[in-house]
Amino acid sequence: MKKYVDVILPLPLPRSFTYSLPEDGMEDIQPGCRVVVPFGRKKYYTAIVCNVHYCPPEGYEVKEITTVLDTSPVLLPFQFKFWEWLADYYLCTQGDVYKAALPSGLKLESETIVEYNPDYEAEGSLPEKEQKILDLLSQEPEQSVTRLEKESGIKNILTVIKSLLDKEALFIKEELRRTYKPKTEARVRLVGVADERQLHILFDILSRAPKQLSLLMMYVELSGVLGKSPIREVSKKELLQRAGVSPAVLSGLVDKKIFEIYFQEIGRLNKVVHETVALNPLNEHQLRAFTEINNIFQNKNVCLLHGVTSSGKTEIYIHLIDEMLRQGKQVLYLLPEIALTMQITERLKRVFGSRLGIYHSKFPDAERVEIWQKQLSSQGYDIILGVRSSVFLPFRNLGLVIVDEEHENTYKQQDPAPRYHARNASIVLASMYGAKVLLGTATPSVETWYNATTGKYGLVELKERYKEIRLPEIIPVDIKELHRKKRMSGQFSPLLLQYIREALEQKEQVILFQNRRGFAPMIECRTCGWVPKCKNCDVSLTYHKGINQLTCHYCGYTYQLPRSCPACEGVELINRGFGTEKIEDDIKVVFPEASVARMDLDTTRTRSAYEKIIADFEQGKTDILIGTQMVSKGLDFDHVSVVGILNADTMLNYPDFRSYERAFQLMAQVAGRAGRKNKQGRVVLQTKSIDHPIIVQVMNNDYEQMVDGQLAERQMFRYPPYYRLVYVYLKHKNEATLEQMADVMAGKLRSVFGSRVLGPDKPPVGRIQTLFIKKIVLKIEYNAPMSRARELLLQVQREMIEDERFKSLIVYYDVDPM
DNA sequence: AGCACGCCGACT
DNA sequence: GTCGGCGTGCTC
Repeated sequence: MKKYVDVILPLPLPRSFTYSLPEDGMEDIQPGCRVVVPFGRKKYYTAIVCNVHYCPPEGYEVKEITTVLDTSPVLLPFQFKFWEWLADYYLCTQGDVYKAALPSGLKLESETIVEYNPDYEAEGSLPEKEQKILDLLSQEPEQSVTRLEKESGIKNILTVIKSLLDKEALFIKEELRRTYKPKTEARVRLVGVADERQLHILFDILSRAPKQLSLLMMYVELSGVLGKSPIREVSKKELLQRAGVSPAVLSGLVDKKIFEIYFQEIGRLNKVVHETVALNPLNEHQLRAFTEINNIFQNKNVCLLHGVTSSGKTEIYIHLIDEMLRQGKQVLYLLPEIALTMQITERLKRVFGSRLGIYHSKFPDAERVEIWQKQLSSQGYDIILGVRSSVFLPFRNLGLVIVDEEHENTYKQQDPAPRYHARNASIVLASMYGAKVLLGTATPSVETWYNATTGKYGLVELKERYKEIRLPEIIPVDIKELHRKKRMSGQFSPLLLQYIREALEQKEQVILFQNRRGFAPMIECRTCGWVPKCKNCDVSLTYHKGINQLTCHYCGYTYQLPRSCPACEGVELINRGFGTEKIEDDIKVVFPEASVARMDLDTTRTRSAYEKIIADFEQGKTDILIGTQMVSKGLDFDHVSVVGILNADTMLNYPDFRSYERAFQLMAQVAGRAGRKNKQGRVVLQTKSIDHPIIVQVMNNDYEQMVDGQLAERQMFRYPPYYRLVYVYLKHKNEATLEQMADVMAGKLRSVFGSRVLGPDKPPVGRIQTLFIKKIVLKIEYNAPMSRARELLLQVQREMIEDERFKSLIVYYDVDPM
């Protein structure tokens, strides 16, 4: 009987698509296998089989699968369930999940290749554009359309190519770009058999070629051909290096047919066996927490470990992991993107050696592909240390998930769908495996705290700092008053400068924290106040001194810095705002002898740049580190005696129901970086609102008072954890139409959800990439059935699309927004 | 998401 | 009269 498969495509389409299978020998195809399918007129995509059946679909002609890429699934059944849950809960398509889940090396896509026809002879002269394409092709007869477009600079290249195609000047074909290539190594072996006699003959032949002879000797030594054990393969690189001869010597031997060179696939994953050390014993507090966690796991699946900064949570994690491994189960250790540093990696590697795998978005994609494949096999890593996206990796036998720095908002994916929260998703994932989840942090999110104190999760507290390091002294400084008295030097209060000076004199280090939000450096015309804005988005442009350009943080468009103001032709364009860059410049003026480094998005583009900044600071090469939130994330430095929070108000004034919570978390975390073994650290907290309750709570390090206050407010104003939020975003390129559509949609939603609907409102950024945006907020009681709400939402969306007036409306959702 | 088709205004 | 802009609909 003819077999059919339903597949998920890597596109935001709500349904699966059905293809037929070729008759011959594809018996073992099963859900989770990748296949290449034609989709649309020319494109080919890598799709995932989600269903195999015998029902011929009706109403259209079924296309056949082009290639089956896998004989065994790359997705395990649990992962399928997980994908379904994600798409369902976060209101996106399975295609969206697919795109986010698989490393791109496993998702080949077709590309149109243009090929020059060598037999073509032009009749007369061609149009300029067509000639240009042919010129480019004559240099290299096969090129991709994208490349031609880039090199020719022609905008509508498809029409030009079509015209040339009609003239039969060229051919086109669709080619699958293979992005993942296994890494290979050049190796050397002897041609033919190699017994002792044969080798002696060779030695004689080479007696007059000393270099070749020594190379051969080295080969004999390295490979052990004359020994009893099996021959060791010899890499070309190693052989040449050890013999100390040039590659020409080897090619001489290859020419003489004595050696041959072959290529062997080798993995990219580090296979070096690390010497592992024993676990550090836990101190009494840690041991108590460890025991409590294990007790809680007897009857609860999730547990919160609330431990103050430097209380040694990692050591507890390590003991829990060790116990899991003894039971033969796997562990997923999640960290927020920016905290995944050498510090934690090295620590875990020392204990677990090659049983630990690391999954990071800044790692090369090929490496991620290999980790994926390794996890599919029966010899997967026992521990995966990874960021948000590692919840998508295959696990055969997951027993424990650790979510470190649980409160971090980088666990929530913001922009492309699926807008999932890795902490919450991993709790669902763990429940599918019957695994346990440990959430760890010094400053739990309000939601998690609520769940832990109402009995949904277990709660373990660890209030003692490791090695008895004292909590830092937090000194608030009223910069409003100081500004009035003109006692501020730029962003720095006299007290902060004094402390920095003292620290530098004693060869101690300083961290200065400036939250970037709301403080992006801008350019402003001194005469008329004109501020450059992005032509596509509703935001002012950010000035980057390094490249002397203006950039839009939303669409990435860059602009040349104008010489004069386009509005009034004034030439005095001044720098406004106090980004980290500005602070770096200012502090260098005050302390010219200090070495200063800056850590923010711009200076940490690459993994190595990021690691270098941290390593330099760790080794004391840097005296003052200036940074955004990044400096607060799980880094432990030993010589920081002063931390400066330059302006607490930007965090407090942010218009968001979570801003107080977040401000507290940030300040508490940054403050936690201060302190050394024998000396209490000092934190200078500069603020204009010295009496603000959050400032007081940070000073007293009073998490519980903060969280109680926040919970009361959340309940009163109907926010999480008492209510579930869903943001409905509407996009359209015409502002008036959008407004009308948003009103209609909000009306429809109100007729279903009543007063649970707020808006429509204009979000802070009202236009991105030429599309206008409106936001409708939905607040649903936490206990209400989410599936019902979801159905109603989608129903309203369907009604909207059916309306003639609202054809090109784009709707998307953010469930549990951050 | 692509990509093609089809409709309209701005040019030869 | 055609070229090329983008709005609309479809993809198994």
